[in-house]
Order: sequence, then C-alpha cells, then structure tokens
Amino acid sequence: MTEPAKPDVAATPAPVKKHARDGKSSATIYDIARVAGVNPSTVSRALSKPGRVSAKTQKLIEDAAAELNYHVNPFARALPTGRTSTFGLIVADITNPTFFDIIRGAGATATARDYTLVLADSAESAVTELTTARRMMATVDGLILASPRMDDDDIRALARDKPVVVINREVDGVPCVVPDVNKGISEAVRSLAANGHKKVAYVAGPSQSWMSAQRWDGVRSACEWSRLEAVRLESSKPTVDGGRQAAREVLASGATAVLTYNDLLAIGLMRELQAAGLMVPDQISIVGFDDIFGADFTTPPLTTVRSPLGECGSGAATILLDHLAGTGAETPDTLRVETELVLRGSSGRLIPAK
Amino acid sequence: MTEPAKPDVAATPAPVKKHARDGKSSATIYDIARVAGVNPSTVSRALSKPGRVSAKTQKLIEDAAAELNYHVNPFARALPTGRTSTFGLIVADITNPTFFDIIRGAGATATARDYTLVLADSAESAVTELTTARRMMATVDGLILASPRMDDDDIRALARDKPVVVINREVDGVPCVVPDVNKGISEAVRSLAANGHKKVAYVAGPSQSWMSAQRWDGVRSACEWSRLEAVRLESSKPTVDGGRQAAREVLASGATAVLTYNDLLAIGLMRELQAAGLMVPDQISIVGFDDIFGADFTTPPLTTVRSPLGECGSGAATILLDHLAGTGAETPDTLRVETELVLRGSSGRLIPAK
DNA sequence: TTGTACGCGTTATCAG
DNA sequence: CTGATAACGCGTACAA
Repeated sequence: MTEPAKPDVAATPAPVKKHARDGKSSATIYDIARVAGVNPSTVSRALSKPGRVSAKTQKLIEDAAAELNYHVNPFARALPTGRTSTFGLIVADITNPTFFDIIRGAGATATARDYTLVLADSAESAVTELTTARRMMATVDGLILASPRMDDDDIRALARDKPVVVINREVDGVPCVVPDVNKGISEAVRSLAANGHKKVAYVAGPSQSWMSAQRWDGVRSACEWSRLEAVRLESSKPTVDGGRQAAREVLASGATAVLTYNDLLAIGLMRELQAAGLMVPDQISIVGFDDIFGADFTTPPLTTVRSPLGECGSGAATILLDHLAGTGAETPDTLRVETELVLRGSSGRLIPAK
Repeated sequence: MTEPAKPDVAATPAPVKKHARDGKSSATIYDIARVAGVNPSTVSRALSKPGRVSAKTQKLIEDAAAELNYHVNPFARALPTGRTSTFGLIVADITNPTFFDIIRGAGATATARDYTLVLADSAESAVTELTTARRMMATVDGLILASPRMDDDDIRALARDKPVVVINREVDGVPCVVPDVNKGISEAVRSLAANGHKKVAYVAGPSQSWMSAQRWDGVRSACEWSRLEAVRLESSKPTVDGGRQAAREVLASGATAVLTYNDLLAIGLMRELQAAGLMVPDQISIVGFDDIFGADFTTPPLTTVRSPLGECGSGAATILLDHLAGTGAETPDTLRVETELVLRGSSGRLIPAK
C-alpha cells in the first residue's frame, strides 16, 4: 500500500542528505568539558550524581551544558550501565478499552518517576506476546504484562532476566496486581437476588484467561451464598460479536440474569437480545465487567463490575520501579485492589411474564 | 499509593541480587567469533549485511550465533550508526478512540518492516506534546505526529532534525496524511437536505485544531451548494461532556440538524437532547465524525463521517519508513485519503411539529 | 574534589 | 573476502 514509485530513482540530481549526522551533531560531554575547562569525567559526574562535585564547577558545567543545548545520549549511557530508564507494557489489544486506564495509570507513574513507557500490543496471540516480550527485554529495564496469554513458565522465564510485574493474573513467584472480584460480584448478585432473579448465567471469556476463571468462581460462590442457581456458558471470543453469538445459548439456558466476562460481551449480548424483542431489564438483566469506555452509551446503560484499572496500572508500575530502585530484597508479592458494582439501567427487577 | 513498607529493610539476610549483570550475560559477537574461529568484525558483517561474507563462514557464524542464543545489543548498535530501528508516534490522548486505528495501522506496518513503534500520549497539551516529542527524538529514527496541537514552526523545527510525518493536519514543508473531508461531508449534507432539513449547525472542536477548521469549511460549502443555512457553534472540549454542554446552544440556534467535530461530541449532545425530551432523529438529526468505537452503541446508533484512520496510520508509517530507507530525495508531499458517510439511525427525515 | 584510563558491544575504515 | 583497529558517548574504578 502506498508504495512509492520505484523507477524514478534514475535522475536524482542532488542526493541531498537531509537529517545528516555530519557537522554540528549534538554536543557531547567532551564539548562541555572543553567549554567549562574541566575533564569530561567531571562533567559526567556533575550531570548524573549532583553532589559529587564542587558547587562552582557544578554551575560552570550546567551553564555550559545549557549553552550548548546538551542532551545525554541514551544509548551511550545504556551501554556501560545496562540501564535505560525505560520499561515496557504489553497489552493484548491496544484497541480494547479495558486497557486504557491501565495504560494511563502506568504511563502517569512512569513519567512521574522519570521513566519512559514503551507500549506494545500482542494482537491477542500468546506467541506474538512472547515474541514482543523477548524483543522488548533487550531495550527496557523491566516489563509489565497486562492480562498475559502466555504460559506461567514463559512469564517466569522472562522474570528471571529482568523484573516483571503481571496485571490481572496470579503467577507464582512473580509480583502481581489483581482486582479482587469478590466484593463487586457479591454486590451484583445480591442486587439480582433482591430483584427476584432465581437463575444466573455467566458467559465466560477465553479459556486461557485466568481472570475469566476467577470471575466464574466468584459468581458461582456468590450465587450459592444467595441460593441462586448458576450456570456457565461459553463464548467464541470476548468481543461485541462474541456477545451477539452467545444470545442463543443464554436464551436457551432459561436464566433471567446474565453476567458476562467483560463489557464487550455484555453489550453485544444486550443488543442481540433487544433485537430479538426482549426488554432489558424487565425480562432479562445484564451485568458486565470492567466499566469500559462506552459502557454507558447503550440504552439502557450497562450495569457493570468495575475494576480500578488505573490503580492496577500505576500500582504495577510502582512495584516495578521500586524493584528497579532496588533497595534490596523486596518481594511485594501480589497487590489486591477492590472491585465495585456500578449499578445502571441494564439490570433491575424482573417483571414476570403474564 | 502502594508504597511498600520501608522499615523492614533491616533484616535482609542475603542481599541476593537477582537480575544480575554478572556471570553469563548475553553473548556478544566476540563470543561468536571465538566459537566460529573468525574475527569479530567478520561476525558483525555476517549478521548485518548478508552477502558480504563467504557462504560457508556465513553458515558457521549463524550456527554459532544460534547456539549461543545471540541477540544484538540495540544500544551498542545505535551508538556508531545513530539508527535505532524505532520510530515514535505521538497522539493527543491514548484513550481517545479516534486514535485506535491510527495506532493499529502504524503498528502493523512498523512490525511488517521490522521497526519498533514507540507510543506516547501528550495529554492534550501542546507543551507536553513538544516535550515528549523532543525526548523521543533522542531515541527514534523518525516521528509521526497525529493531530498535533503544537505550532507549525515547532513541527518544522522537529522535522529539521529527523524525518517527521503529520497526520490530520497540513504543515508546509512536512509530509502529511490527511483525510479529504469533502466527499463524506457532501454525502452527509445531501442526505440531510433530502430529508427536509433547512438549517444545519456545526459544533466546532478545539480552536487550534486544523481538522476542525477543515470540517467547518466543508460543512459550510456543502450547505451553500445544497442551499441550506449553516451556523457554527463552539464547544468547551471535544468530549462527551462537551457535547452535553453544547446542547443549549444547539437548541437555541434553531437548527434541525447538527454535525459535530467528532463522535464524542455527537454522543454527548444526543444524550443530552434526548434527556430533554427530544426525539432523534424525528425532531433533530445528529451526525458525528470518525466512526469511533462505540458509535453504534447508542440508541439510535450514530450517523457519522468516517475517516480511514487505519490507512492514515499505515500510510504515515510507510512514508516515514520509505523516507528512512532513504533512496534519496523523495518528497511525498501530502497523502490524501477519502472519507465516507456511514448512515445510521441518528439522522433522518424531519417530522414537522404539529 | 578532580583527572586518567579503560570498558560497554557494535560498526566503519582501512589494510592485507 | 577477512583481520586488525579506531571510533561512538558515557560511566567508573583507580589514582592523584
């Protein structure tokens, strides 16, 4: 696509190299040293660890640096130290709103602590995920994996190389940040029970998804506790389309209330059910997970169990950065954050058919 | 938040340095050279430019590399060459769905051409945008600016340093990728005219937005052509909330059809209007721009003018990468892509009040 | 406190 | 076609 024509390379009159490396390339510590009349190593010290140099030479050097518009060369710095002031974040799908707040949260604490965040997308594939992770490992100081699809063992292998933090999944021996689903789910189920529902369906996500299993566990035990019947259904994929396709099974199950693995499924399901003539929530209640962007665009707006994804992102970044600051043997284990029910219009009292 | 307890640093028995740099750090070309019985420089040649070395030594080296699980060190490579096989993409807001497809498109062609995409968010601020851009310039080979908020001059200054491509805006002297709004807008306006509308409002975006100006121009001239009255209204910010706030002015304007700078505004506007008791589209038609994720979640689903954002992203990346491949003096100028109307439920025939 | 000298892993420039 | 050697820009023991 958009390939420029190849043939017209013939008559290239003046091969004007723009962006040339020649001439006044950016200044180095040597230039500063010359201007300030000191040794390059002194410049290095002054610019990295303030305090290891006398006050006046410090100022001398800083002035020269400012004048020469000096910027450190990250590569030259990374070579001897091995540190890049950079960490990676890999998400399954950049366009999945679930990850927005995670990205924001991680990004915010990154810049707050003078780190650069490198973001990558694994296209929902376990193998590309591993590939990207490996590629990244070469350029970053640490890695955050959000809802990873790869094996526990692969994650641990990565973690042996450099610090790794996992979000939305528990992996033994690796620091994790996971929402505790129980509070949000039990609120949701209690609300459903109070509204006259007797049978609840859970539409599951991808089979490799640790989080989907968690949620099903939570739903099942909450239902048990509230003396509701719980049934688990499968979905083809955790998207709006997947939700549409799940509608048949949901109907067939006889459940009057549905929780879905995520909001995308919930939205698709709701639309398909409405298209089939059902009233939401009068005839069937629908509850999603995550409270993604757009969850309140629907009619009725979606009831959902919200995870504090922003906190997850910033929490993971904090753990990672603390780990990198490396005061020693911190084993932050797993950080749990609370979930809560966001009650909107898609769930409510069941109106018995006449 | 989530600060780990500091005090318990006391009893740290074995300061086990995990992730140590010591011992079997990753293999270098020297290791390969030793194993293959050749000179390091030969290894370098064999691994970078295939063909500049005899077939059998080539294989020898490749085998050794594979055995030692060798990976190039990007920093060491970048130091002498100045090239990083990396380019940056700066968007105003990662959580704004408008940019999804741009990101995807750029990311896809990046990996297709063995480049790594570094993504950054400017938090909708012109100054952070410039700051991040400058920071990035040190680590990337080139830069893509999507809907930049900074001055033309700043962009040109950046472009003097390294190749820059701009999306959604035209900047003199810099390669640009811009959707041509005219086709989509004229389709939209013709449709409105055919449905009995006489007066059309345009709710504008940020004043610095080049694209917002383009769209207003398009709306005005299309209305002129169709003999409709066109009026321009302002918005506080290009978000759902901004759309809500614009509802009063829209009502006051007397227009029966509204085009908004983007879908977010359209969604907010529609919800507020509906909350006020208006029927969409019977009493008022609403048309957005971009066809973002969630635009069809609303009731009625949103009519919108779609830009091929994916194409924009991949197109910009292609231009940039071709530029970097640098066969010489390609001046791709600006690449225009077509827009089209996506007709959904939020626009339609005007039902005259009795 | 500051200067000296060397290494980080790779590419580029020469000879051979 | 291949081997030696000098950069690339910065950090850092070590010595002064």
